[in-house]
Amino acid sequence: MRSQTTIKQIAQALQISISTVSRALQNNPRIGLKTREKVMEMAQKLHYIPNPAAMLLRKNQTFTIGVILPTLTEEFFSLAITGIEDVVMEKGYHVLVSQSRDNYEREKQLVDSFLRTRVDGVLVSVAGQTNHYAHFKKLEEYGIPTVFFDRVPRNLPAHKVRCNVEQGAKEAIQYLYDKGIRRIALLNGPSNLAVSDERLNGYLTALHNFHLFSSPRHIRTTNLSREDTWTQMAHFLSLPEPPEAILCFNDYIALYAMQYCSSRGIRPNQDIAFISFANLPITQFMDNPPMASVEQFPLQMGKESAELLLSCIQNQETTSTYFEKVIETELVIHNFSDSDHTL
Amino acid sequence: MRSQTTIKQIAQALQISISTVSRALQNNPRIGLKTREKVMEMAQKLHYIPNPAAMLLRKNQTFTIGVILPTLTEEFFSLAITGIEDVVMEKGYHVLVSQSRDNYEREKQLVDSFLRTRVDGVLVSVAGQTNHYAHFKKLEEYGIPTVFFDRVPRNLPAHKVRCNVEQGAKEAIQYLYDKGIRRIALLNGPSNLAVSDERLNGYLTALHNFHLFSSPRHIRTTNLSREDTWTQMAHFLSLPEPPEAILCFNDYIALYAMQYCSSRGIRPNQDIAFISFANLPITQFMDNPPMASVEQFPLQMGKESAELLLSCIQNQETTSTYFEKVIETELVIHNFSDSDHTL
DNA sequence: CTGTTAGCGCGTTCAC
DNA sequence: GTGAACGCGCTAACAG
Repeated sequence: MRSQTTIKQIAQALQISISTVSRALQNNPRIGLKTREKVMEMAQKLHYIPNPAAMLLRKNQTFTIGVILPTLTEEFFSLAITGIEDVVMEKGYHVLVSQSRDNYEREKQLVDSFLRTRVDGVLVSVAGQTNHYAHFKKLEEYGIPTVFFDRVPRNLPAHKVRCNVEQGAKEAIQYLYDKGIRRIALLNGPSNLAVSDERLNGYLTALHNFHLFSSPRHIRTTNLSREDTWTQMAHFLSLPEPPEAILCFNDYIALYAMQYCSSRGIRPNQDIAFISFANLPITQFMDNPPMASVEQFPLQMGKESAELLLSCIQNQETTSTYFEKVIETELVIHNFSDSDHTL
Repeated sequence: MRSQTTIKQIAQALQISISTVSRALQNNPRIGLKTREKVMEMAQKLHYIPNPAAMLLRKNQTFTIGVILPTLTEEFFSLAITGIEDVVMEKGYHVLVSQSRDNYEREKQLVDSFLRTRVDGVLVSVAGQTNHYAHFKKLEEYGIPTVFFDRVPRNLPAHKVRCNVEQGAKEAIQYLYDKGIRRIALLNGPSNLAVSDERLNGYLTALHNFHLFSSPRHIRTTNLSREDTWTQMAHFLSLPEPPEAILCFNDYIALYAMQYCSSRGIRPNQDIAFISFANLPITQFMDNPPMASVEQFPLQMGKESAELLLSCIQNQETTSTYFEKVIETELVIHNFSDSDHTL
């Protein structure tokens, strides 16, 4: 059974021509009902499965979409994949997932590999290290529709689905302000990511609006590794006026930071308040998660970007204008009674 | 630039024949050095990318391997994917990842979809609901090499890469025994999974060896959902002699169970000890993770299964005999001083 | 060393 | 209604 059944074989078995079989299989009205039924039956019997290669060769469609994201281990991205799968599989597409691991070189290779595979479209959440977007330009040159989601490139005209993290940052500051906290630091992500900018903007705007203390020494960026996050935390804690609260790039960074505090005898969320982005489900298992987190709705983001991509694939012509979708965030409070905060 | 460059175009540009170009591109020694160089140059200039469809049509190889696993959100599986990617991409293969979400119907559909896509091989960790393996038989019929990993089917002769969880269970009981704990319950996974059997065997054997109290009421299975896990926990806690320790199917189940305890005013790891399987990195962020967990080395498992699969793909003939690889586990203690346990 | 040709599986004219 | 023939991009005999 190693060799696959082809329309040729079923044509021979039925003593009819190949093209008749082909047409019958496509429900072409020009084929007689009984012929069609006989063909269908035989196809069933012989376990016929159309060869996608032949199809691709003629139609230039792989029904495969490629996804590049930093890491699957982060729940945000694995949830996004789930959203993408949901939308895309319903339309008969497959998903080719690859991790850039926040590495520029790897990301570039993945783009090349998708070019080779002739995927019908690409979804990207760019790597933390990536500074320029020439490799993505290639996709456009070859006419492969591309949609960026969450980690969207700065200054690059392209289809984008992103979160309103700026608003999220503002709400986070508001929340802290309402709790009477005034000295708030920002532990941000790599500055080449637009999502970092937005956090910074929201943070600065909110600080300004509330006439809060603002100092460059209260703003640091981490390369997202645990080591670097600890280094930045060491800086914060060494300040003459250490922050009362820290707004962190995402839940993982917050967790690293809180770990550091614990190791230094500082009680997270009691001595220093932590707020972060992502609101990962896994934090629900923690006795002491970040005090609050900005929900970014990964499932919805996955779905929306997949839908956008599919529509781009459908009408390739209309690609002259770029579409940008912004999803609103929501600050989720992690069930802290005010008494927990002793400051 | 929408239309792809073909060898035909570069042949025309150079005024040579198509096959010469083809051979030059393959570094066929029969082609003269200068011709080859000219071809390479032109290919570069025209941004030539070989069309995989044509290749597939001739060679019947997609250089794609399909992966079916329950969920990417569980760190164990996303780490396994990383291991798989590492091995497979180095050999020029792509990875088609799909989630069964522990659903039998979905798993079946995914197999069909892989059949259609003509992947070169399949890696599977079977869904929690799956009871029979007819759909996997299909893969074999079509000559698609298949390797099961972690959640391997019971009683099905096939290539398997799995963990020695039986040994892991024994070590877990040993650890509890050494701490003076005697009444140990097992909160197991679905009984149709072989990995559940193994846990049960290890548990029973160890209990017997230590002459420990054993009762059917101290053995329950969960369908892996939070709700059902809570139900089973309610049962345990309602017993006249509730367990002093619970061995859980994996970290997530342990976390659910511990959550339930907390909600009932029972202190996890103090009033009841929890030990689980997987030892997910994420638990390192918890102040009170399971007391110990059986490390299953997902990265290594991913790598080993990918390697096995690739070797099956290489020599299709030798498929007469099935290969089974067992990876040893390791009980990781989560840094608890004995004084923490007040029982 | 290089060119010619057939064919991989399928859809699609164009004839009949 | 149906069949013959061509071509998608490429490799691999088979000729020179």
